Amino acid sequence: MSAVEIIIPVQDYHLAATLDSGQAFRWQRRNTAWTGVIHRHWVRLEAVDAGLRATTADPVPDWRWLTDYLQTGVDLTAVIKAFPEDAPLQQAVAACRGLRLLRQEPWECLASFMLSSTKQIVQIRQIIALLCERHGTAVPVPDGEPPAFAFPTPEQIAGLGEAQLRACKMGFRAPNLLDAARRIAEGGLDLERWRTRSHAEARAELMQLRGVGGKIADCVLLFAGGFNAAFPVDVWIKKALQELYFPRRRASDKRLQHFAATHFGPQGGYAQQYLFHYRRTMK
DNA sequence: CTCCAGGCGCCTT
DNA sequence: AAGGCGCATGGA
Repeated sequence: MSAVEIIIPVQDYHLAATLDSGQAFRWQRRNTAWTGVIHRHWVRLEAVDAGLRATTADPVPDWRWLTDYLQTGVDLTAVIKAFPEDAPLQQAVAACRGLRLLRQEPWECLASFMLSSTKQIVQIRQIIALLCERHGTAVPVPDGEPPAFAFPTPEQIAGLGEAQLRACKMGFRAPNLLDAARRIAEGGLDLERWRTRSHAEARAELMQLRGVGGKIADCVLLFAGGFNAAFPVDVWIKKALQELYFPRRRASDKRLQHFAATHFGPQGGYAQQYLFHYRRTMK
């Protein structure tokens, strides 16, 4: 099978930071290139002077599935201009300039973050890899590439037993994932519909799922829904906010939540991603 | 060995 | 309202 490639013209795009900053869990680095699966497309990405070089397994008539995912049309300068001008944030931006938010598929994003609670990122990646290998549909890959799989659909997961999910090492998260898959497969929740709703409505709807609280809902709103004000507060962000913004006195979780929701403005989710990556990689 | 991980739900004060 | 605890599993 012959590969096809294009160059996506874009500047100020830090591919490695973007694909390895804990927002997506399936990208694999090989030297300077990254391989992954988006929808049902295997793709290899590499940063070049003119932008990003993308290689696929099959000819592609329309590349929007990729440019939407990578958000190459976003004006990063305008995003960063909307940040509050405080020293910690400027420092985080300087440390990983070009970090972007992806626009992921809602179901893969929701399922991935349902599997993320009290897990290290390496373990989340392992669980998701097992789930895809065992229960996802194989996708075409170029000659010589290892097999690759689409993320299992809600229907595919809804057809499994809890034991098959537990065999993918997800532990107590298995029944929650199964419930969510069934609700979606049966039409009880439409992940495309909440994307057209208000931030608060969409958040409330996601949180009706067992195993989805505020943090996971915020991740899905931000990484798949395009609600850029969503600000997921996890253990890393708590550490970052405590150390960078409240160095003298200990701030309660309540205080940190309130600060996160009010200080960072309409692009707070982007700010969060810079602080998260900064805290996770620089210290 | 112990501690904790991109949390959540439920139980006590 | 705020804090404590168990939950599966496996790095560190």
